[in-house]
Amino acid sequence: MKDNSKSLSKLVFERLSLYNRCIKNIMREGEKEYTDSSELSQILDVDSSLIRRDFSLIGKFGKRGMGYSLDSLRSGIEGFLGKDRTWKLALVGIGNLGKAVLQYLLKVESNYEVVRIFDRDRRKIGKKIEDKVIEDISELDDRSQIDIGIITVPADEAKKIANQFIDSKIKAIVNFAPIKLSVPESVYYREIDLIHEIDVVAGMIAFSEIKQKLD
Amino acid sequence: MKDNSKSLSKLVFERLSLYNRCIKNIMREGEKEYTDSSELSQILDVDSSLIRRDFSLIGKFGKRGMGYSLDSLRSGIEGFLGKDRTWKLALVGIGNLGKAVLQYLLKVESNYEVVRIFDRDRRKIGKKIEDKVIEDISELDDRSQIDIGIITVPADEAKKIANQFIDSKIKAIVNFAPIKLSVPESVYYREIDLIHEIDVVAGMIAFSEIKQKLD
DNA sequence: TAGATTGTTAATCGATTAACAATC
DNA sequence: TAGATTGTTAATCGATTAACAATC
Repeated sequence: MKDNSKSLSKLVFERLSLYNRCIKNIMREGEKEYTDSSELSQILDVDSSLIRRDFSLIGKFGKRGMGYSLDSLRSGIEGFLGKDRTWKLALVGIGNLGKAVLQYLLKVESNYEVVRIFDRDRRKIGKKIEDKVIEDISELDDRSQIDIGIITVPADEAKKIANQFIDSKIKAIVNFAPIKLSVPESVYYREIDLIHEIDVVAGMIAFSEIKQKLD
Repeated sequence: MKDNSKSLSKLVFERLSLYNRCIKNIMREGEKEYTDSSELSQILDVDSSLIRRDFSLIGKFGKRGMGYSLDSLRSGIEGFLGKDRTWKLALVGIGNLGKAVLQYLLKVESNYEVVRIFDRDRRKIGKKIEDKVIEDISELDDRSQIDIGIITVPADEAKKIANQFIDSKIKAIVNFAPIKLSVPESVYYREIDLIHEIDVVAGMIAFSEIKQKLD
């Protein structure tokens, strides 16, 4: 790391994760050893200046005149994204969405370990999904040192789960329920609302169609 | 609408959708007829100036000294989000994630109509999910006038589906596969990558922990 | 009228882009 | 060396916040 006083915005982290995915794709295909900011710019549709600036925030990976070694770039970014350590996850709500998230997490070799999964449905408790036993939500306590809690329950149950997570001294909560949860400053919070995403798309189309009509 | 020359950013649409959800929550609970920008600010953790500015971009819904009528606010926003019309959706990929999205779309009374669902798995084709028959992907053509296509297939199949959607003159694509798809200018594109979201959270925790250690 | 909150403009903040010297 | 691309600084752009006159 270059300078710890610098504070990186959420936007930078989002792009770093994007770059990383892209770099891994190039490496997978490829014969190439190097890439450069304009190649990445073209693939990702991000300005090449911004890419260079983002990289320079986390280190000096480039060789002037040559570009960036894919390998060192990848390891530099992964270090920053915490991919050099294993994160312990807990997943609450084993419906279709919960199962989908679980499968995604297990599919690629990742640095996430889903240590515990929970549901409140009696019929599910004790059964196995992807080789993991579903526990009763009430078993959720702070003994398993979970880093990140993922909420995939219906909106009306989400708040209670979040509070249980907070009590267990979790570091972050990723909430897929369509409700804003309030968490203390010390807990990272991210909300992903599937329908909300579709609403935004629909809104933008509607607006552009109205504008077109008026032109 | 106030002024069609104004162009609203994606950020504004995201907040409008947020406000709408919040307003509906207040209406559901409540005895209240009115809200105001500082109440919404507190609930949503968005600056009250920004809320007033966002509202003023799409109309004049407030009464000075009183706040905003929940009812007129809701209908104003919903008009802007295209909630006064029905959007035709198609969903491709009926795995866990596809089923989850389908359930979410059908759960609340919404302005989305899932007109067709597809998969390429022979064992699924012809079966019903939520009362809808799963069709073979090859049946996807431009005859059903789909507005928004939702992709919930694995990454390596996503590109082909996107192209089929584009050929069918779709207006927008919402892609849940962890791969960037390129679409023509005329098609709205939104990508939601579940793991990417978790990566960002992990990255931000990792960074803050390193910073703390160095302090 | 007095009190409150909007609607809007100006000031600030932060993120992106352009430019270019440094250097591989 | 000449050519290319980085790393970084300055300029621009856009989004948020502060301030306050307008007005219910």
